[in-house]
This record gives sequence, C-alpha cells and structure tokens, in this order.
Amino acid sequence: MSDQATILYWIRRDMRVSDNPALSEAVNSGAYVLPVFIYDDWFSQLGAAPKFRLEKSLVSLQKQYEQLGSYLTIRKGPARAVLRELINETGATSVVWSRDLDPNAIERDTEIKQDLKANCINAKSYRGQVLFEPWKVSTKTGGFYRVYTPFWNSVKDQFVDLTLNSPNSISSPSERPPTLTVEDLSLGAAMSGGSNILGKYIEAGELAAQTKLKNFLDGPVSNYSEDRNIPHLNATSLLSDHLAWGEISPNQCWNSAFPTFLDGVMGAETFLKELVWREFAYHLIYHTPHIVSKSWREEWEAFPWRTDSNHEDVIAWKQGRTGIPFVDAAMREMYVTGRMHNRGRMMVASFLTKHLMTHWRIGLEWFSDCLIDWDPASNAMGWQWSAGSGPDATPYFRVFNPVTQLQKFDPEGIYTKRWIAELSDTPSDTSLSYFNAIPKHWKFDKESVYPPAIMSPEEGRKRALEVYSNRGF
DNA sequence: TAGCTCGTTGGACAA
DNA sequence: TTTGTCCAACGAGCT
Repeated sequence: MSDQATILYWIRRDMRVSDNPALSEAVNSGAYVLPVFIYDDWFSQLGAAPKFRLEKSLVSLQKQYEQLGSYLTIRKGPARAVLRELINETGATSVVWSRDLDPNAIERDTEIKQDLKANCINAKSYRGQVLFEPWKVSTKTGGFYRVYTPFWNSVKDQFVDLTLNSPNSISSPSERPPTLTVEDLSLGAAMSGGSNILGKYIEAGELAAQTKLKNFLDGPVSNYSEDRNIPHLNATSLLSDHLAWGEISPNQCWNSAFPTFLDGVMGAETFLKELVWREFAYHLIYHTPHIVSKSWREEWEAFPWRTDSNHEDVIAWKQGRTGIPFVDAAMREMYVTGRMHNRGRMMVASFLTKHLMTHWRIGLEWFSDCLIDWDPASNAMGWQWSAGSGPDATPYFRVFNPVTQLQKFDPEGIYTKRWIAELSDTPSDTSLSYFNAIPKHWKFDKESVYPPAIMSPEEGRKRALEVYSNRGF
C-alpha cells in the first residue's frame, strides 16, 4: 500500500464527472480517489425500467473513469458494510458523496455518516442534485413553500453559479480492489422482454446529456412554451432521465439556459420554470417525506379510492387498452420508450384517479416500474397533484376530458396513430413495436380489436365530481 | 393581525 | 370560431 491517502467517492445518483463537487473535492485534495458504486437496497428496490436505465448509465460512467485514468469499483450489499469493507481493504481515510434528498437515502446516509465518524473516518456530503438546497429556501415566516408560484418567485433570483468543470484526470490506487462487473448486477433481469426495444430509446451518459441540452437550446427552446404541449412533436429537452440519474446537473441546465432567457426567449423561461418544478418536488419531499406514500393532505386518506390493483379497469389502463385513444397511446408510449409526454402523464393520471377513481399510489407504482426517468420526488408530486390530494393541487372539478384534450393537442391523430396499431389500416412501426415489447401473458397482439371505451368521458367526469364534491369522505 | 390576492397544465356553456 | 365566465371555496403567502 502506498503512503498516499485514499478517498472513497461513493457514487449514487450522480453519474457524471463535471459539476460534481464531491468528486472535485476528492480529486483536488491530492489523495488517491477510488470511485465506488454500491448496489444496495435503495437500488435493488427500483422498478424494472429504472434498473435497466441504471445499467446503461453505469456502463457509460465506467468508460468515463477509464478515460480519466481511473476505474469504477462496483460492489453489492448494505452500503455501510461495503464501505467499511473497502476502508479496510484500501486504508481510505475519507468518504465523500453527493447528497440524495430521497427520504430513504437521507436515512441511510445519516446513519452511515455517524458510523464513519464514530470510527474516525472523515465523511462529507456535497450539493449536486438540486439548485437550491431545501433548507436554504423558506417563506418570510420561516416555513417551507407549499405553493409553486411563490416558490418560483423566491428562488428565481437566488441562483449562484457554482458550476464546476470536469477533472482532467483522476488518480486512483494502482492496486485495484476486487470489483463486480455491471453485468454481474443483472439490472436487465426484471425487464419482461422489451429490453431490446427500450434500449433503442436510451442514450445514457454525460456526453449524451450535454449534447441534448445543446441541441435543445439551439432550436426547440424558442417555441418551447407552446410546442411542449403537443405530444407528437420533438419539442422538449428530453433531459429528464439524465437529470434523474445525475448525468447532468440542474446547475448546468440552468446556466446554459439562463443567457437565452436574458435574451428574452420566452421558451427559456418556461424551461427554467420546469427545472424549478423539479426543485419544488425535492423541496416538498424533503419537508414532507410522507408525500411518497400517503396523501399529502391528510383528509384525502379517507377518499373512497379503488385500491385493487388487479381490477380489470386498472389492468386495461396499464396495458393501454382502455378504448380511450389518448390514454392508450400515452400508456403504450411509456411501455415502449420508458418515457411519456408530459401532457400524456397528466391525462392518464387524471383518467386513473378521477374517471376510474383509483388510488394515485397504484399509478405511482406503475410509473415507478416503467419510467426510465423515474424520480421519487417528481413522481410523488405529480401523482398527488393530479389526484387532488397534494400540495398546490388541481381543484377537484378540474377533470381532463381525454376526447377534448386530443382535439386540442393532437387534432390530426399523429400521436395516437404513432402508438395504436389497431386504429390504422397501415400501422406505424412504433405502434407495432408495442406488441413486441409487452409480455406474452397479456394475450394481446396486433390482430386484436381495439376495445370499446371502458368508461365514457362524460359519465366518468360526472361520477368523479359527485364523489369529489361530497364533503363526507 | 387582518385583509387581500392568487392559484401550471380544464371543461361547459353562453354570447 | 373565438372569447369570457363560472365552476367552490380554501389556504398559502404577502403586505
């Protein structure tokens, strides 16, 4: 073992080397840096698509470390035990990481920090997941924000540019500790067979993220305010999965878009506001962690939700067979690509929670399994917003009508034809790919007849409004 | 402290 | 076809 000190850099959801304060600090200390990924319970409980996406991210990150003269060490097991093991093996004296604001991650990290310190190991966490740490934003009376607009007004002028460049090289111990390979983690194992198809829609890694940000700011951003509502257009940044896995930082996004905003491009402001929605979700998950599992407004726990996740209506919703084209197109888009257009997300969430009166948690769990951009904070906030149980939620009488939404945002049926083969005499390749992606036991193929609507928009709206307006629940 | 204003994303209906 | 108004009322946040 060399005399030079070693720092463990513990990687979680920060799969990048630029604007990474924890990594930069470790590199600048002059010690050897050992980048470590630990597949612990936090990761093993992820849904199928997030795990598959994680695999791609790790492969990309591994290459990046090799290009910087370092390497990635991968282990599996409880993080605390694995870190101790690595400390014993390498003689490391410090562990650094980027803060993860997910409540389960906070609990794990707090315990680990105490444990390390009790054993005379330096342990330090750094910014990186958000623009504004939740404890640094407060209302004038010292509380946390519950409504988006005041939150936006409060943070929009507070941003300080701390963006860091990538290290030029990383010096790591010459003696490599034993490591697993990415393949050893079997991260694609939970996929039901659509992984080849889903894989085509994933471009993982930091470089891909930077390229997408640049392309977005070079073009689509100018019409983003309007075009982002049209589900068949390629008008959004497509950065959500990169942000979810930390392949790009919100700081980098903000910094790149801000000059465009100053130039008076409205779309750039809308984009910044979207970034701040992500911030708001982390603000909420930090201050009210129950948002991930219980209705944020307590009184909504008594709402008579349908809670049977095997109900035929729920199955139809998951499989994109409700007979409501907008809902089905969006659900199929998610199953094939691991993404869903934002208007689709609002639409299917409104349909499940209002027309089908099904608990938002059932929707949240399905999204957690299918989305490559799954993020605990945004997912929880979004579902509770749609259901009406969350902070700053949509009023109960605001029920999306899937037919009028389609007329407004997809009048020519481009989006629905892209995803629903049964609606076309000459089905598109994308719509047919759905049948190759779904599991066989769904017993559903391109010869199937498109089903009649399981619930008429008018009837569903009427029923939802009656129950929602009944203060007795 | 009390009062005032406002609330990401909608729908139905009337004019 | 487009535009305006109401839907119901509450709580957040500010002054």
